[in-house]
Amino acid sequence: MEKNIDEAAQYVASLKVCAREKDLSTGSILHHKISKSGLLGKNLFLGSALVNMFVKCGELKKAQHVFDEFVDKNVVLWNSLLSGYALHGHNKEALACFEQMQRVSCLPNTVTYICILKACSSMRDLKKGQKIHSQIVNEGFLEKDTLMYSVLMDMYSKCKALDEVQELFNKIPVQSTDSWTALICAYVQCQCYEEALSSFEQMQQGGFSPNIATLTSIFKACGLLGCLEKGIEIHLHLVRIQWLEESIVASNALIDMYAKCGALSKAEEVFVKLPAPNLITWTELIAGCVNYGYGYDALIYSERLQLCGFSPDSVTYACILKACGNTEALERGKRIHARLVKDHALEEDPIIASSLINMYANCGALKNAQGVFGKLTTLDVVTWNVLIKGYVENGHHDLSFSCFKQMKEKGPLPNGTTVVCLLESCGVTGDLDKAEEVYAQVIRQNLLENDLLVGNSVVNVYVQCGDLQRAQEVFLALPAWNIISWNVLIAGYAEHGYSKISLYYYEQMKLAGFSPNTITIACTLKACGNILALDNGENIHAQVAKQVCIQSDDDMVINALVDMYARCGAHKRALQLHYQKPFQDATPWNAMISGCILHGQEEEAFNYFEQMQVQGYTPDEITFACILKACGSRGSVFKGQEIHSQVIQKGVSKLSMVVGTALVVMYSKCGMLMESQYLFDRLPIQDVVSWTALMTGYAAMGKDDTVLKIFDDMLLDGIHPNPVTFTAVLQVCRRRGLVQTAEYYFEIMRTSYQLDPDLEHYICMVDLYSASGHLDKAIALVRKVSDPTLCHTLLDACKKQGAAKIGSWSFQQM
DNA sequence: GTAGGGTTAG
Repeated sequence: MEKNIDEAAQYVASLKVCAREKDLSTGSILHHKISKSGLLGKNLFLGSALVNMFVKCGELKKAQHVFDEFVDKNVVLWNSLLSGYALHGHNKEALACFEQMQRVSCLPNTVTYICILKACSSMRDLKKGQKIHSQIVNEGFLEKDTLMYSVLMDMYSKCKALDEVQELFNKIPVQSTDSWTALICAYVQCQCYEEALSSFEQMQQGGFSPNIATLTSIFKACGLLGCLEKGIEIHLHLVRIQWLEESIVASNALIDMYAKCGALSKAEEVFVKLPAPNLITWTELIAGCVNYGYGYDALIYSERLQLCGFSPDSVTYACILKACGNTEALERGKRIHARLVKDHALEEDPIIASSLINMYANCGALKNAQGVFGKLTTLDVVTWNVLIKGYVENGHHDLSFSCFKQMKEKGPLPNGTTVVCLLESCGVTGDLDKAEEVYAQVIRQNLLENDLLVGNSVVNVYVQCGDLQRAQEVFLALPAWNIISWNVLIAGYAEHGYSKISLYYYEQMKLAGFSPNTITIACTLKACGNILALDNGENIHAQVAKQVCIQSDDDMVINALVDMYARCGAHKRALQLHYQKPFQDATPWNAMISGCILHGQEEEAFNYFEQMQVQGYTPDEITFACILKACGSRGSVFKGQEIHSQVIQKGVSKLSMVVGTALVVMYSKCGMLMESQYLFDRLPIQDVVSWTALMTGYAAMGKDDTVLKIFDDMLLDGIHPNPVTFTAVLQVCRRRGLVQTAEYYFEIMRTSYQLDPDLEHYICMVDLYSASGHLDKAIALVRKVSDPTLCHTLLDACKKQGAAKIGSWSFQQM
């Protein structure tokens, strides 16, 4: 008997080694020997060790087989098997085991509960977890082992029941590193990163030092929050206590933190010091490069990892393919595709398939993207979304909607991402009907409920299509708002010329308890500038200083402030900001210059243009465009030519649209039609502004036939005229007495181009009618519009013709 | 002498 015990103890020791090293072959030999020795089925110590060895080697069937050999089982043997099922994610089997052992009256102990809770966690089965929790409490196991608290907290956090986690934490009689760690991990699990960091502070204040798991979670929180400073601080502490090398997991978390914060050189520093980076390490680096726009570096890493003997898995492939797409490395992408086909990876993994489609779409190779899509046997919603996004980004809006149609007919059902993509497409095309169709689907599937992005996208699409009424309706009906929802609406009103309404919603937003962010401030200041509301703008400036989440020296805020002050004519206030913190580039100077132009102070504009260059700022395209505008308004030909040669000196070999158009306008205003026409012919694209500038210029020279000819050419070119274009045309008609032609243009302006005539157009028509003897028509228009200026026009015409009665009528109208 | 958790990449 004595000998047997010795022998069994030796076997147990050897099996332990096999389990740790996952050495199945030695383990199997031992299994064989033990069977022959007759010890199997009798010695429970040996049985547990054997079951455990097979479990650790992933041989669950063999573990079950050994387990079955025992007639009398104790709790340790049950636990050995149960832990195996839980470890390998066979949660149903683990649960069955748990119930079975209780049926045969084997009482669970702490270890049993820990294992079964793990199964509940990975099944995210809150109900089952709660049931076991109360069983643990009833049987008094909570006090037996504080580990129980941590495990329960983990279960609840996996089931997203954060309240229960906090409640448990508060009940722990004596806190420890482990309990704090469980809390911090739970916060990270539930994406409450700020809470995780503040708990970490408290933990350290309480005198507990973090372990590997704490640090791993904290790094994750820092990375996802973008808290680089905090991350560096902890890293430095780790370096001091020389702790990091112990764990590849913690090192990977650290590298990922740096990569997520965009500190790629820091990530690389940690990486090169690692004794044994794994595939995850490499993948983190690749992902970091891809996400921060260093696609080529990502591809270099992807080659290096393969040279080091690693094969990419599906996550790595997703990153590499993204890098190919970002760098438009189509040929490399195709080679990877070929390899994936050879390895049958596409059927196995939907992520790889979607990444491949995405890569082709990003390279503009839609045929290839369709090819991959067409060969897939199972299409999930992600695959469809990737294809739809590809269509939208490549301008095939019709195709994206035919996908939408197919999804609605045959499934899978669209999700939030699908509709956001489609709404983006509507925003680009301005197709309100399609936007309505998508919105209807959003309502049908109740997609607004859990995803603010969807609601914000709907509001945004109506704003982009210019239907602010509808945007407001949808906004008011949203189940919840965030700061972005408000910004979309505030920006929308400001951009479409409803600045007062924009400012009204800014006030409403504050009343609703939201704090403005940088974007809000920029939009609101824009609105103030639009309506020259200096007081309002100053109030907002004062609020910026008080707002915690806004850096008052943020360039975006400063530029918006300068723009507002300059538009309102408060140049001194604008310039003060420059003396507080020097402008970062030409942008705020441009705002100063265009502010002057807006107020007819061209000399001032030239001054600032001078001043910025003296101070070492380089004018950009916008600066030149603004200053050329000033030249045009003043008719400063020489100054204009000087700027023109400065533009040429800057080495702008091809005329850019912005500067080119500004030059066309400037020369046209200065009456130099030859120059204007010459530059017009050399523009990369002739848009409505340059066409109109040319027409206005010729009209000013009295070249009426040329104006009408140019107008026809422009329409033939498919360019939509704007109100200024029609002003030029109608002025020519007035001068030439072309009543019918004018009536025709006045008509198509509304019917064909959806442009409401403004005062200028009415003045032309009234003047033309009264000068050509159509006083009845002139009166009809004056009645319809009832504007004092228009009455004046009629009065003047009557004076000239001595039509006293109508003259006095229009005088009364005034 | 046998059984046990929390952590990482898209």
